[in-house]
Amino acid sequence: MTTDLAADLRAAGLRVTRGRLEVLELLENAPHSDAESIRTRLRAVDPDVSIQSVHNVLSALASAGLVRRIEPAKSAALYERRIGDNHHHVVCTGCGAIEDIDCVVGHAPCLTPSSTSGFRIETAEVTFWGLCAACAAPPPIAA
Amino acid sequence: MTTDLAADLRAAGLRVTRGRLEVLELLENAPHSDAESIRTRLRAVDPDVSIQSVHNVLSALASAGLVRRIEPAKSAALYERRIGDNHHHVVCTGCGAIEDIDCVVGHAPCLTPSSTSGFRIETAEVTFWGLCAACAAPPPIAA
DNA sequence: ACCCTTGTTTTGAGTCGTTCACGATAAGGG
DNA sequence: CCCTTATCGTGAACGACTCAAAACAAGGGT
Repeated sequence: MTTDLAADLRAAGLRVTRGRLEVLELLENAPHSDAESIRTRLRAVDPDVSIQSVHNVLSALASAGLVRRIEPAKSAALYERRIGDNHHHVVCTGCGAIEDIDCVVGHAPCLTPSSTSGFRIETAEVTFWGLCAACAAPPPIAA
Repeated sequence: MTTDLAADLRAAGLRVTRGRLEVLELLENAPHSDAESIRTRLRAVDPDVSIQSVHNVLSALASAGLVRRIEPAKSAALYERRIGDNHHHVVCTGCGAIEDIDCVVGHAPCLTPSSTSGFRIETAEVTFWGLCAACAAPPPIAA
């Protein structure tokens, strides 16, 4: 995979800065993070990062195509690296946990709607909703 | 169709109030409306509706299942009547216009993800993104 | 190696959409 | 018709994000 984050940044026409490298690296390890939790983690290495800087970095990365922004209902915007594959997401209605779903790539019958209402459709975004393993399990109130 | 809105409300265990009837009726005619535009329209018949009341009504209706709330990325929450059919939406990336998409009902091959990551999936929500007819057409800068 | 231009970060305030709290009001069963 | 209780209105608060301008640093030119 692209391990040279600095090169990725340059290729996208962005300057290589500490914050951007940190955010990119962090997103490699913790996908589906929102701005606030990214800042919290960044604090470990850079105690003075402001939330606005995080937003700056994220929106720069997002519009450069280095990062994908997803906005599930009822939660803040989440970011993840790599937008190459058209994968989708499952969101837990209980705890908000989110996981990737490798959906049918290439042929997607129901993703080609019958009537497009005159729209020129570019992308289809699928979000699955359900309960994650932890939330589905009956709570062990025993103790 | 269910034209008796009052009956719908009672069946859902909700009191029948003017505001609720108005909102329901309005959503019949103007689906995919957000709270603010609902209020604007409501002003015509009830000049004193507050935005909070609209939110009240909408969340009551939504949790009673009389109305569906959707939250496309980059826009405020939208509401529409009837959640019975599992239809989906196209959103115009240009102007934000939104239309219903009658997607495959019953069998939805790609809506049954291969690996569910341990989630017990309940629903699948599909959002198509593209350009509406108006936005796709080259702007007539002529004049 | 240094400077200078220009893109980035910071600081701080401001916005939008929504939610919370609570007194005022009205729905509708008795 | 009254009384209980759900609902509405008012006002404040909130989270997430955007805007503006001054301080700063990346990295090409010399």
